Parts: sequence; C-alpha cells; structure tokens
Amino acid sequence: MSVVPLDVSTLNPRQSEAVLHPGGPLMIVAGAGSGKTKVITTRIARLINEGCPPYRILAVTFTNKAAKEMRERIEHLVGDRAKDIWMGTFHSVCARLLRMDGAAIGIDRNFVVYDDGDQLTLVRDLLKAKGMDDKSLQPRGVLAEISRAKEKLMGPEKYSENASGFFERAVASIYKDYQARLNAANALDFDDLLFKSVRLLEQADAVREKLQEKFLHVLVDEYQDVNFSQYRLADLIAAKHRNLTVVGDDDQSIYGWRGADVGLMMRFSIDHPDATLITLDQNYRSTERILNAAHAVVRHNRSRNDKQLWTDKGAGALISIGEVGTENEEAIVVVNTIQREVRTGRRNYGDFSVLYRTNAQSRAVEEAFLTRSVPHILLGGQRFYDRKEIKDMIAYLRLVWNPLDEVSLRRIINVPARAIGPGAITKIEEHANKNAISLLRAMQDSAFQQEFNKKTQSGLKGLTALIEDAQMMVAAEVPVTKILREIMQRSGYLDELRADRTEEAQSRLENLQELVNVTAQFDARQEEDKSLGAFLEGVALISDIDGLKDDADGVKLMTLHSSKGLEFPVVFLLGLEEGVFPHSRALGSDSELEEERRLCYVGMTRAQEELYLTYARRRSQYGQANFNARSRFIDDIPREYIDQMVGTTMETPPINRTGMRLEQMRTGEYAITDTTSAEKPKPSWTPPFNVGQKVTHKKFGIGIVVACNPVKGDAEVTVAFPGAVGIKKLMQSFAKLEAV
DNA sequence: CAGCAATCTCTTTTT
DNA sequence: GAGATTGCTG
Repeated sequence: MSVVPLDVSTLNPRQSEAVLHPGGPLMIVAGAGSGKTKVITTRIARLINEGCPPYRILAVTFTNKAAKEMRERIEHLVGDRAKDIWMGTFHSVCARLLRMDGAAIGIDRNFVVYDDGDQLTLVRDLLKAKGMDDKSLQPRGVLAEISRAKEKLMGPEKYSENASGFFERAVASIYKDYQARLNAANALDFDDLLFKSVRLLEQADAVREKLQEKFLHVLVDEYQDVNFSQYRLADLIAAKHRNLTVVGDDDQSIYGWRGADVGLMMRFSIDHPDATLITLDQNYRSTERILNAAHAVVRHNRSRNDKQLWTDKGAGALISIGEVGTENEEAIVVVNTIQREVRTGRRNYGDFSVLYRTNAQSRAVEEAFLTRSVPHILLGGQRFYDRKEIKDMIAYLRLVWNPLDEVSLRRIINVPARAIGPGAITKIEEHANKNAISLLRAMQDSAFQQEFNKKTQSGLKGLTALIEDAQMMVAAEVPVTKILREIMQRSGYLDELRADRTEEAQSRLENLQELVNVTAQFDARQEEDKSLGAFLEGVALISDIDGLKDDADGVKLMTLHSSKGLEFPVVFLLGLEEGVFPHSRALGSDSELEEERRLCYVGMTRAQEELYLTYARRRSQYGQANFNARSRFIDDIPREYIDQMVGTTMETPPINRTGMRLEQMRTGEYAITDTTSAEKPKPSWTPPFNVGQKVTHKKFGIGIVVACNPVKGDAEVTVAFPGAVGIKKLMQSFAKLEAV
C-alpha cells in the first residue's frame, strides 16, 4: 500500500504546532470547523511515522462513525498500519478492555450490555417488587440518579452512606438491588462499562501497569463532553507516559444532561500544570455572517471564556429567518425552498440538512417530504434496534448467549403467546428463589413443569428446548444468521406476523428481514471474532449516526445533538420558539439555558453557506395546540445579518417575547399552500400570561410560564417551577397565578 | 390465559 | 398523538 508522505504545509501554524507537539499533556481548544479532525489524524499519522507502534495509540471519539472516519483518514496517511490503532468510543474501548482483562475484578468475559430500555425495565420491576410504585419515584428519575452516581464513581454502598432525604434513600435501596440484579444476570449497563474499567485500573495492579505501559499516546476527542468517570479513565491510562492529548470546545458542550461536565476541561490544566494549550480559532467551514451570528447567540452565556472565530471565506449570504403559522407550514416552506434550489440546479438534495430540537419535530417535515417526493435520510427517532420486533429477537439471542440474562428472558418468555402468563411467571420465580437457581433453570426443571396445565407445560417445553438447541448451535459455531432464522421460525414469531395481514405486521416482517441482512453481513466479515457475543456487543453500542452516509443525495434530517461534528452547505434550523428551543424543561434553569444556547451555536455553525431559521406561531405539542413566542436566540442575532425568508411572514420590528397577538395570524403576501391541514379560524382568546413571564403560585412559589392554552372558558397555564417541583399544568381559575 | 378496548402518561437531547 | 399499561370479557 502506497503511503502519502506526511505534509504539514497545508496546516496553519497553530495546527502544525498541535501536530508536532512532542509529548506531555496537550490541550487543543478547537473551535467549530477549525480543522480539528485533520489535526488529530495528522498527529496520529506523525506518531506512527516516527515509530510509535499503532497498537500503542489509544484514540477515543464520541461516536463510532467519527472513529471510523478518523481511521480511514489515517489510513490514507500511513496505510494498513492504521488498522491496529485502538480507536473507538469510550464505551466500546471499555467493553474491549473488560473482555480482555475484566476477570481481574471478577467480570465474566461473556457479559452482555444492557441498554437504557433494559435498565428501565429492571428499575420498573424493582420498584414494583418493593411496592414503591409511587408517583414521586419515577423509574426514569431513579435511573438518572443511579447513572449520575455511577458517573461520579459511587457504588451502591458509597451512595447509600451519603444518601439523605426520601428520594435519595429510596434510590439507594433500589441502586443496591439494581446492581445485584445486573451482577446476577452477568450484565453491565452503559455506565458500568466506564465505572468498571476505572475500577479495573485502580484495583488490579498488574492490569493497570500493563495498560499504562502499553499506551504510549492517548488522545481524547470531544473532551468538553466528558464526564468524571471518562476523565478519570483517560488520566489513569495515560498516567505513565503522560502523553495525553485532549481536544474540545467549551462552546460546544451539549451533553450536560448526560453527566458531561465542561468544568473538567478547566480541571485538566489544574491537574496537568505543565500542559501545553493550543487554541484553533480559524474556521474553515462557514461564512462570516454565519459565524458572527452564532457567536452573537453564544456570547450571552455568563460562564464562558470568550473566543471569537474568524474566517477568510467572506461575508456570505444573509441569514434567512421565517415566521410561519404552524409546523406544517414550516415543513412546506422548507420543501419549497429546497425544491426551488434543486430545480434551478444550484443545489443537490444532499446539500441540505434539517435540524430540530426534538425528534418529534421530524414528523411534519417527513410527511411533507414524502408527499412532495423529496429524497431524504432521517436519523434518530426510533432507532432500528429499538423496534419491538428487533428487540424481541435480540432478547432471544442474548438469552441464548447468556442464560442468566433475566431481563431478556422476561421480555420473550411469553412472546409469542405460549400460555405462560403472570400467574405462571410468579410460580417460576418462587421455584427459582426457593432453589437458588436462575429463572431459565427453573423452567427447565421437568418435575416442576408437571405443576402447570397442559398448555403452559408445552409452552415451557417449547421455549426451553428452543433455547437449548440454539445454545448447541452457538457451541458448534454455527453462523449467527442461521441461529436467528431458527429462532424466528421455531418460536412462532414469523408465523404470528404472517397470519396478521395488517400493514404494521408487514413492516415488522420487513424489519426482521433487515435484521437477517445485518447478521448475514456480520457473518461475512473478514475479522476475527464472529461469535454471537461479538455480534450482540456491536448491537448494544451502535448508534444510528454511525450509519449515516454523508455523500448520499438526500436531505438529512436529525436532531441538533446528532448534528455535532457534521457540516452541510445549507442548514435549516426549525422550531425557534420559546418552550421548543430553548426547550421548556430548560427555561427554569440558567445552566440549562446556557446549554440550550450552546446547542444553538452548534446548530448554526453546521452551516457552510446558508442558514435558515424558522419559528411557528402555533405548534402542536403532545397533540395539542400551543402558542409559543419566538425564541430568544433569534433576537440575539444582529438585525443586519437577517433577511426575511421568501414565502413567510415576519413581524417587523420583531415581536418581543412578551407580546403574542393572535391578529398576527395573517397569511401574508406569499400564499402558503398547506395541503396537510386545513386552517381553522382561531378563537379570539387572550392568554392571561405571556410565555416567559414570571408568575407566583401560593404553594409552588415563583415560576416561569411555558405555555398558555384555552380550555373551555378557562386557561390552562403551564409553568416551570425551580427544583423538584418542575413543570406544572395549572388551571388559572383554580391556581390563581399572579404576575410578578 | 388471550385479546381487545379504554385509559393513562409522557416525550430533550444519546453512548 | 403515540406508546405502553391496565381492565374487562370470552
């Protein structure tokens, strides 16, 4: 394989400084579009060219897709040697470490990874079993708390010691049992992958020394989105050679809700006083106007080190802003704009992307795209592996691989229906507990099987025999596809779907066929490990952004979060409304509002040449009409950068957030043809409060109005209160809210 | 126990 | 508005 000689002449001085940095801790603050991937890949190539063996380099990225791209780019520079670099997400790297050396802290190498659906099922189960099915203990909330504890490297015991108050005590008790259930099931959740890896390095001296010796260079991308356990892990692995390179941008920190802590970026320089700091502030992606507008938005954040990017791309086009009536009109404006540009030959479909705050917003756009035949690629929303039928099949496979996996067993024990109902399950549980055996073992006990009625007996026998046969196939190293086919057939899953002649069943069958294609591809891989375990791990750690092909000629639809790291010639940013973006959940908290603002910055800086921002006066949320004021982010953009979008109305001067008048609902000079929804005349109704206004409630105190809606002669006011109270929907006649 | 209808609830973002 | 969950009937 021919190797291109390393060429640093195309790099700017700061970039080449980062590439050539000899060793020791290095922090690269890389603004949006500043060529950071180029810097990382060139740096790694340089290290390899200078004699560092590829397998002694560890590079951690945020998504598998980023890792794959990076590997390919390095391959161009150094050839096949790139294959041996340890490269992947924190989670995939950890899974690999734990399979390799986890035994040192008692982790079975065949562990399965529980995704958040599995986690949720488990927590729900525990809550029910403990009779704690209270409103105050929502499974999601409990799980988030456990996750936060794990991110801070707090095990159940440590958490329990520090727990105070009703909620924390309850969580402490669930956390303990939750972890016990994971252990019993030979399963790790996402957070465990990190947590246990840190424990492995801390507690197993031999393993730590081996790994610290092994990795000469450690590089971490997207460092602003690292949580404490990830921070600790990177530090531990790099402790010996101290060649730790971290790359991040504090303005693009958007995963605070997942435990990421930008503060750790500051801490890096404290923990590594000798660290070199390099800032990349030349942007190679966007025009001046886009850059300046994005900066104008993010500049409002108080906790932020100011950094203004510059570009030599020139001013570029104005930023288009459009006010529309509803989300359907919004979608139509997008379609019209795209089709006009494509028709005139100025753009291809692949040049466009449509970004939004929440997945639910994609629907209106997708519908419009479908009816108007706009080719598009939707990512996110329901992931392929989150579909019911896929999860069911994966559950079968996981159970076959790991017979202790209780969550999976419970999922499919009666799917398709085989006469094992709630009563039978309770009986099986009791038998399992009494004899200290797993649920599956209990079901296999033929003497015990006699205690059930005929139908249930044959159900039990059928399922256990199927699992046993499949296990033998695994032992015989039969390809995954064949095992999957056997299960789909013999479980009766296929027959049940085929008998159901609905469109839904049809689509489920197609999805299952797609799953078979996935396993077939897996079986055909050239790589080493083709075991069922390896397949299942890939499934657990994959995200759908990983599969995005950027060169496909279709409009890309995704959430703002998914768009991080990507770029597009033209970007539409939808739903710039208070309560949508910024999201209603963020309105009550300054730090969350700052994160929303950064998210807006991320979205805007995805655009290379053109940026469109839209907001709707009326939007259906939770199947109900809401009148949201337009987003504060729009008002942060200097007027001289703004152009009104063709085909929309826009109030001039801008309506302020406190004034929202229904008479603004005129269609404007450009008629918008909305074929999807017939516009109904609006009731003449004046909301008692304006969105964003502060109000006080007798019991809850001061809160911020998120939305007002008419409800037959009364007003339903949604208010965000700080702290544990959260979002409340209140009837004005009853709650007697008062403006502050 | 299975199947269906009514009811309820929750929707931020994802490895 | 969709999904999951609960409740009722066969």
